[in-house]
Amino acid sequence: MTETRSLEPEEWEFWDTWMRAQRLLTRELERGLQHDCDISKAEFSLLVTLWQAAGREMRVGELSESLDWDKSRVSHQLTRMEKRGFVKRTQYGADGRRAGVGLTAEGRRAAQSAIRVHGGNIHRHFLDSLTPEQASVIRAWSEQAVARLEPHRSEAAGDGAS
Amino acid sequence: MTETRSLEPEEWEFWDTWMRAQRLLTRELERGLQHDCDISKAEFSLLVTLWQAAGREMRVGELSESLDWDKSRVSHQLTRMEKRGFVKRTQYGADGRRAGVGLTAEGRRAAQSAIRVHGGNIHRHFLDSLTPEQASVIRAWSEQAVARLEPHRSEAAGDGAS
DNA sequence: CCGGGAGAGTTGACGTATCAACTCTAAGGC
DNA sequence: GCCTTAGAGTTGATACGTCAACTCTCCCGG
Repeated sequence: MTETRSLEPEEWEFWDTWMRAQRLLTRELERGLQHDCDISKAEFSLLVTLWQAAGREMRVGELSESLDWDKSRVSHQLTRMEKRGFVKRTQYGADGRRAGVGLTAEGRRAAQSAIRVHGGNIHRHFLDSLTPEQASVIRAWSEQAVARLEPHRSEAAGDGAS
Repeated sequence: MTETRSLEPEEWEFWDTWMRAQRLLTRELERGLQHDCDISKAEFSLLVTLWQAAGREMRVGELSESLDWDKSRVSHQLTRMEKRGFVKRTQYGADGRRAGVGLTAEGRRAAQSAIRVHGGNIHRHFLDSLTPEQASVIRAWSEQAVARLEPHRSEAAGDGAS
């Protein structure tokens, strides 16, 4: 560093356009989720991750790892979603503290419907907008960026969402 | 819609990887900004936008338009940044309410240094990681996505940041 | 047995983002 | 002149995200 010449105007504009595209796409999808399913992106991520666990209870630490979220973030989100009736925390040991986390019946319903709707939205707003060449280039860049920025996680399971 | 077949596993993984890459990159850059300049991404965006106005005062509505932020978001952010001493609101008319917004001396200092540092980080973490082909494909997709999702704004000035 | 540290989870404080409700001013209609 | 409306900004409520501090339990060395 320290040779940090600032960006050329053209580079800056590239960066700005790219960020703007991401933001617009993300916003559109989040609005769809909110409008069609009445859940937020954060709720969606958690619902999907638990859904993929197929009924098995997960630990907070597992959720945190799988979503790449701070544990505290998971805990706060669980608290909010417990209030909404989507998830429940259960005790592990006799008087132990460690909690397992699972979907309620309502959580399962919401997850199923949201996955269907949101999947369709991703198709419409993102996948369908890509030429095959764009898709393969963007896929390659994404994989390379993840590998560079996330040294751990050799292959591990996909996260829940976003 | 309603023929919303859900995503194929491969599509889902593509989507997931792409979102993850964005999140990691964004996080990295935001950490850099926080660590090196002690300002957040939101603060950076506002500082840059006002910086580009080159001393001229801006209205809340202009900031909102230029950043593509909700007016209320701008107002809240200004309140926080006024507390930090980066910006000041000034009165327009005699007893009128309409406020103009400008940088303080400290705000100008922060903006200048942040632009330099953040520009370098964008280079290192993003621009330098792209092959020319990737750059041109991603640029094309971004422009097309913005045009599709942001019908208004024919050409208008770039926003401040992110 | 006991004291101390490591892991797992929670909590609180604060900054950030969105939505709806509110205030104030200026403009028009009557 | 008064009332209504529209535009501009602010405020409050609530959800989201991060960091640091805290609690509990387990476990290990002594």
